[in-house]
This record gives sequence, C-alpha cells and structure tokens, in this order.
Amino acid sequence: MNFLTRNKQIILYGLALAVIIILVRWLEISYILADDSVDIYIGVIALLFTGLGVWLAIKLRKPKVETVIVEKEILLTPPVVFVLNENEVKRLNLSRRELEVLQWMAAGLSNQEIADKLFVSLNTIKTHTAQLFEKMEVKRRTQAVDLGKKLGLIP
Amino acid sequence: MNFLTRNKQIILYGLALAVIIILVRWLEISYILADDSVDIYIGVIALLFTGLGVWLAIKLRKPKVETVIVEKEILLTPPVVFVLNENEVKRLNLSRRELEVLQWMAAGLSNQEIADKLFVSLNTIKTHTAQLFEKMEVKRRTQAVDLGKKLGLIP
DNA sequence: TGCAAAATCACCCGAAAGTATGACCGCTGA
DNA sequence: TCAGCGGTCATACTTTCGGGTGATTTTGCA
Repeated sequence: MNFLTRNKQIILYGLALAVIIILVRWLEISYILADDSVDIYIGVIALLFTGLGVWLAIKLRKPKVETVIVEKEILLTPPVVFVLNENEVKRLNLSRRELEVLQWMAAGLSNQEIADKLFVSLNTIKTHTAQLFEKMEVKRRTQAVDLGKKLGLIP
Repeated sequence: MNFLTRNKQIILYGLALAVIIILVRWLEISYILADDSVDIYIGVIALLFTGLGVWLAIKLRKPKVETVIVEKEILLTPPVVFVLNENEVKRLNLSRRELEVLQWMAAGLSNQEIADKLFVSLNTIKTHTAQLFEKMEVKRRTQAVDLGKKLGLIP
C-alpha cells in the first residue's frame, strides 16, 4: 500500500509510456502515420516526453528545503550589572557618605548597625540620614529606599 | 546579452532538440533504422527526451530555496510585568492582608498611612507587621521590603 | 594655603516602629 | 459543633527613628 502511494508518480509515468507506445503502434498499424511524417512524429513524441519529464521532475523533487526558524530565547538580566545614576546623585547633591548610608539602609540595617559597620557613632548616622531625607525630600527611610531604587541610586 | 544568459537553458534545449532530430533523420536516411525497430526507436527517443525534460526542469527551477535559520532573540523583560511568587507566599504562609501591608510598606507608607488606606486602626497594622516580620524572620520593615523584593513578593 | 563642603559627634524630644499579650468576631473544614 | 485561622482592635511598654540645633575636625579644591 505504502509502496503504491510512494511510487505513484513512477507507476503513472510507466503507464503513460505504455499507453503512448500502444497508441503510436496503433496509429502506425492503421497507416495513419505515413513514413514521411516521421519528423513530426518524433517531434510530438519528444515534446510529449519532455513535458512528462518536466512534470516528473517537479513532482518527484520534494519540496524538501524547509525554512527552519529557531527561536532562541535570551533572558536579559539588566539588574546584574548596576550602574549608579551619577546625574541624579549630582542633581540631589548627595555626598559619598550619604549614598553609602542609603545603601545600607536599603539592605535593611538599622542606624545603629550602619554606625557599627562604618565605625562611626549612631549620632553621625542620624545626621547623615537627616541630610539624606532633606535632600531627597522624603520623610522616612522606607521612602528614601523606594525613591533611591527608582532613581538608580541603589541596586 | 541578458536575454541570452537568461534563456540559455531554453536555447540549449532547442538546439539539443534540433541536433537529435537531425541525428534521427540521418540515421533514417542511412537505413540504419529499419521500419521494424520503430518501437525501440520511440522508446529511446522517449527516454532521451524525458531525461532532457527532467534535466531542464531541475535546471530551470529556481535557485532552490536555501535553508534559512533565523535566530530570533526574544527579550524577556522581567521588571515590566510583575508576577507574584506564589510559591514563596505559600512557603512563608503569608496571609493576603499581610502581603498587602508589605506592599504599602515597600511604597514607603507609615503604619498610620497604611491604616488609613485600608480603613483599619493603627494597632491592626502593627499586628500585621508583627506577624509579617515573624513569618519572614526579619526585625525591621526595611529588611522585610528588601527580602520581599528578592523573593518576588513585591515588584 | 585658605575656605567651603563634608564628615564627625553630641544632646534632647517627640513620633513612629516594634514587642508582648489578650480579646472578639466570622468563616471553614473535620 | 467546635477548633483553628484570619482579621480586627486594644493596652502597655521598649526601641528606633527622625527633627532640631550646635559644634569640631577633616578634606578637596581653587
């Protein structure tokens, strides 16, 4: 069954060949074709079988080449490399120490913990935070952290 | 000039046809071909021109389609659309209210402001935050916000 | 080298945040 | 039906935060 389907073109071609040969033979026997008309005869046969060949080639040649589109998903991870928004730092006139305090604040440290980490007194950190809030125009450390992230001051 | 190049195949085919017809005519004249051998003669011609047809078809038929592999880079932008990390919510056993409070906390609201926004008392918010901190194992709202962002609980 | 800005520290006070505990209500699943 | 949970609220207390003010030292730069 599969054989028939797969070789349908070839079988059809063979049958067509047979039919044409039979036809030609019959014409010949019937004396319809004179000896003189051999040229035309050959021409017709040639054209016929050329057409057949073309058809065969087109049919048999598989559509084959498929366009393969490979969709490659590439996950970009922008947060991996944090770049400080220098412009905002300048605009807000934030000092280095204030920015540092802001970063630790964002990490969830208390003023005391920041003080310990930076080896300064609690009061110093308080001063820094107070200045920071004033410059950033916020009232709470949570607001400062939120705004800081939005402005690209902290990762 | 261009005409010649573009129709080279067709011209070649025509010429081949002419040559073969001349050849056949010559054979006929030379009495090499007897009347009896017409079948074989036709068969040969048929095969010949079928081959020609196939060759023609293959040659003429387009500079076959090339395999095109397109690597499509799809940018995934995670920050654009925030999806809540349900797994973490379940793991930490956070209630809806607690998550809500966390979100407002992350926006920089004070407990009193959150209370006003949710139309509940300050004490209620305090209870929620206390429970939240216990479940998240943190001690401060800033820590909760930081961890919440890392775990995908808040945008 | 001098000066402004930055960094440091201190004290006080009120506000906000966080801790601990107890209580009430409504819903739900065993 | 009853235990458990989520949500609500309250009181009392401690800790931390933030505002205000003032002062000294350090540092970067013109």
